Amino acid sequence: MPRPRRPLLTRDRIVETALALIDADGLGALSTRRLAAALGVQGPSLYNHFATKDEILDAVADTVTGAVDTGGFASRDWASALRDWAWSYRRALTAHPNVVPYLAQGPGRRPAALAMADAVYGGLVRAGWPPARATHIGAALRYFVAGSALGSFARGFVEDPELYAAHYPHLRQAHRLAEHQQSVDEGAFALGLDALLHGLAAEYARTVDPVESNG
Amino acid sequence: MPRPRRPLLTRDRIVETALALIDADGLGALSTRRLAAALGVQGPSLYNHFATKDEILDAVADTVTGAVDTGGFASRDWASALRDWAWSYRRALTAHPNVVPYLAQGPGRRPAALAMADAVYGGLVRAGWPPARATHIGAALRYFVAGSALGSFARGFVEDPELYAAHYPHLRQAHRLAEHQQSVDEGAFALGLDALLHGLAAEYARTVDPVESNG
DNA sequence: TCCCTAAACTAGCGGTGTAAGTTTTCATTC
DNA sequence: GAATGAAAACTTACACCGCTAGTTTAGGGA
Repeated sequence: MPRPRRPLLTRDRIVETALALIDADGLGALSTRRLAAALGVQGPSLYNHFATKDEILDAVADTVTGAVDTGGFASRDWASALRDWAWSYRRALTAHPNVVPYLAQGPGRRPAALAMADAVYGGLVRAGWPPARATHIGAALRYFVAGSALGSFARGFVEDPELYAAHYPHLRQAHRLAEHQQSVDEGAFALGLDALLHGLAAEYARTVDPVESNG
Repeated sequence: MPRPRRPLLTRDRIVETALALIDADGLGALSTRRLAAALGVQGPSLYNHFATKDEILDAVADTVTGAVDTGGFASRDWASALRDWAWSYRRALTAHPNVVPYLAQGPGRRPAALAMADAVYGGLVRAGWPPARATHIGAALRYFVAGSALGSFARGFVEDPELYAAHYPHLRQAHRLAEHQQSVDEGAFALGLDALLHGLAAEYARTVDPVESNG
């Protein structure tokens, strides 16, 4: 097949299809040839639109991150905005769990991640947090969200209770985690986020705005 | 070479060498042939000792996790034990950052991870936390530690300031993060951990031990 | 002493990312 | 309207990957 009348591929179509394949079959199952086949094309043709496979994955990661809503920082108090953002962030990642391992490494140069960091940092500084503190808070929340989306605590527990009871006395119920994985994950996230925000509010009252907290 | 007088390989030697190669050159650079070459052996010989490459990586992950100290739960109050554990956990991971991406996925069946979870869960329940809460707390801390070890917020920022200033007004100083990556990571971790523990202490006082907190 | 297993080997399969060079079409310019 | 050059597909091929199969020999137990 020579050059077609109208291009068969566009960057958007490639990214879209790659994300669908990753969602369906996992990160490891995405090869350039399989992706090309899904697009009705031969493998190397992708390289007319992207320089490397990683560039494709970066674009996929960017669209996933792009779904995160940071609008709260423009309209709500910093704590509510942080909470909204964290949940939106988590939803964006858990919507595409297979992408998360790739996404979690080196987000500094992807536009959507930069825009997100910018919004969070700006919102916190505007609320009165010192710049260094704002950086730390944004990073800490990011750690928590990424960690929760990535390696679920419950994932990997198998159904056989005998396997655990013998060697790990306190985990006798661990096999039951497999049944409730999603609720455990959400519960742990909710608890951790609340605790984090509670602790941050205390520090805010102590160091940023002592008047309001005392009055 | 036929079967040698004394075996050239042992599981321990393989795991040790694999960890050293991963530390030196990254996860992606570890191939069975390269690992075998470092051991003075041909690639497939590894399969006399491990069934798959993933089994080797699981063993590597297990030794990394095995360095985590959960001793605090036997001797200190739950909050101090959590703090000690979290820092020890973080130190164990950051000592081998290249292993973390593998480690972060599916730790449920590795012995060291199970022992760790068992110690944490047991310690929290012993301190009076309801079992479901103990599960959530252990998971939340794990999320935070894994997230912080995995994708450093600062990693990936490049040194060119112009790149950021134009599009992300609040990140004008972002390029400086690259210089201070380690201190930013540690600061964010310390802040987040303190906030988490502060929030948990408040919940403990409210729901588990209201008498002591009121008296 | 005999035999089975262990632990190395060699050869090779199907798959990977990607580089190189080819062919044809489209859009532009003289 | 012809010439030109880039664009976008192609085919071929390379080096590497994880892993399987079958072979060879040394060592330990009956």
